[in-house]
Amino acid sequence: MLIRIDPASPAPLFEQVAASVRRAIADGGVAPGDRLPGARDLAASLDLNVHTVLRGYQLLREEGLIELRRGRGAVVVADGGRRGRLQEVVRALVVEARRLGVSTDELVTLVTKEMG
Amino acid sequence: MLIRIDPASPAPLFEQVAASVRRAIADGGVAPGDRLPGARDLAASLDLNVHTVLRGYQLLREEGLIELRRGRGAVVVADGGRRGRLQEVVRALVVEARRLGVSTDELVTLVTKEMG
DNA sequence: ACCTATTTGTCCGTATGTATG
DNA sequence: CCATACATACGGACAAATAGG
Repeated sequence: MLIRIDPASPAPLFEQVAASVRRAIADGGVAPGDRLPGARDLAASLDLNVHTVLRGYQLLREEGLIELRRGRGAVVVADGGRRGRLQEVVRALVVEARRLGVSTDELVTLVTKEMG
Repeated sequence: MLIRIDPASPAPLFEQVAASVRRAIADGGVAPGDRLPGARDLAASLDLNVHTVLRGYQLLREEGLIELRRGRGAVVVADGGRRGRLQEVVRALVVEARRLGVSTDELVTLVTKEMG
């Protein structure tokens, strides 16, 4: 579970924490069911405040990537066939865009901006 | 713009703040374009910490109900039309993409292909 | 059933950064 | 240039849920 932070980066620290975990999950470095390091432990090892780590974790929870429970910590969510779900959402998006007469370029811009 | 808080309620204070504003918007007490009270002012009048109010405001921003900008404060979003709906779908898409570790490029490709 | 340690959740306080007007 | 107001990060305290003995 490799998590690294660049204090010089313009990206907020809590966002870097979340991004780091996201990547670890995507890479398979951590599997569904695995437990992430406790917020205090991770904060100590990264030399961050507990709140900063916790905020990153809570971001991931809102995205549905992890579960957070008191006394138990952060656990990576079991991820079923979500690839199909992504296609569904893409289709829904295109339907909505067409209805509004939004061009492909405009739509791509919207999506890109939201991805950050 | 009537916002009240019950310190005895089990609901978190920041959630009560958000709920209060939500209701005000729904009731028409505040119209799109209206500015909400500054976080510090509201915190003072409710006898809360600035962070608590700000957290409530940020919740509302994530829901797309208000805009928060430095130096300007919190403004109720002009919504109504479908444009907001499109934005919602874009957000949902991005959340799903992140969950899967799909890159911006990959996502753009998917969307572009679906647009034809 | 009880107690204790662990771990996140909320809230407060303070300081500094940064976009807006 | 300056005042305003949100954004991030640090710190500390206590509450509440969970797990284990």
